[in-house]
Amino acid sequence: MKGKSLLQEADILPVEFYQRSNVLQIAQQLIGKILCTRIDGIVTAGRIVETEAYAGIHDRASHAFGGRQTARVAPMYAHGGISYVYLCYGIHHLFNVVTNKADIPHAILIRALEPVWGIEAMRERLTVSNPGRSIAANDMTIARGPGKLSRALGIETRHTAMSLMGPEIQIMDDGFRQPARSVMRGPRIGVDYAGDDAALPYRFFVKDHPAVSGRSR
DNA sequence: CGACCGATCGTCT
DNA sequence: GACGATCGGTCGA
Repeated sequence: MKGKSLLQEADILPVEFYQRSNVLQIAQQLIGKILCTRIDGIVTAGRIVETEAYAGIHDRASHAFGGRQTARVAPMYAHGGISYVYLCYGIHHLFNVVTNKADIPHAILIRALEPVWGIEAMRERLTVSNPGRSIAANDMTIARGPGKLSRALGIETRHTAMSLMGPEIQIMDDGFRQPARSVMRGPRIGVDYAGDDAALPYRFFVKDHPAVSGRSR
């Protein structure tokens, strides 16, 4: 029960962590933290190795660009410290962390995790969604990519606008510190539609990590 | 390896 | 009626 005790001893990030104004700083600081879910009674967790910041109403890549207010994006306008989950391509659920104060719609997409706890359950969920495909017990790619991450942790759209300190979703600090020189920065993935903002270096990732999606250098 | 393609559906125009 | 903050498969070099 080594892993479990590690999770129990980790500290849940306080709401103040999320309510700060610098979304890029928070995206960088989320690298190395642990995202944990307890969904359908199953505990799964992974260390965050890749994030992307979405910087509010002036960011063309953000769902809140131009101050857009719809039912789907409403959680982005709430106070920091909750989730924003939406369905992408009709297939994938993408999990975001909402930051800043109310009415400032900053968010951070969690793009990849290194599996830490509940790996059997993650493998089972991926197998159910992708029958006939075998997954090795030590596969480091079961939460590589924002769609796979949500699948592995059981996150769906019903988990949008949910507290990140709550019983079902938590982000924790277990004391691990990712060395600063191993945290890389570059343009976000899949936002070509965003014009000039597509080139902004708002993506953070652990250099050469096998659980990082896309380019890892 | 890289390029391309189909799946699949809620959301917004 | 069009379009994705994706993924896994295929095809060709």
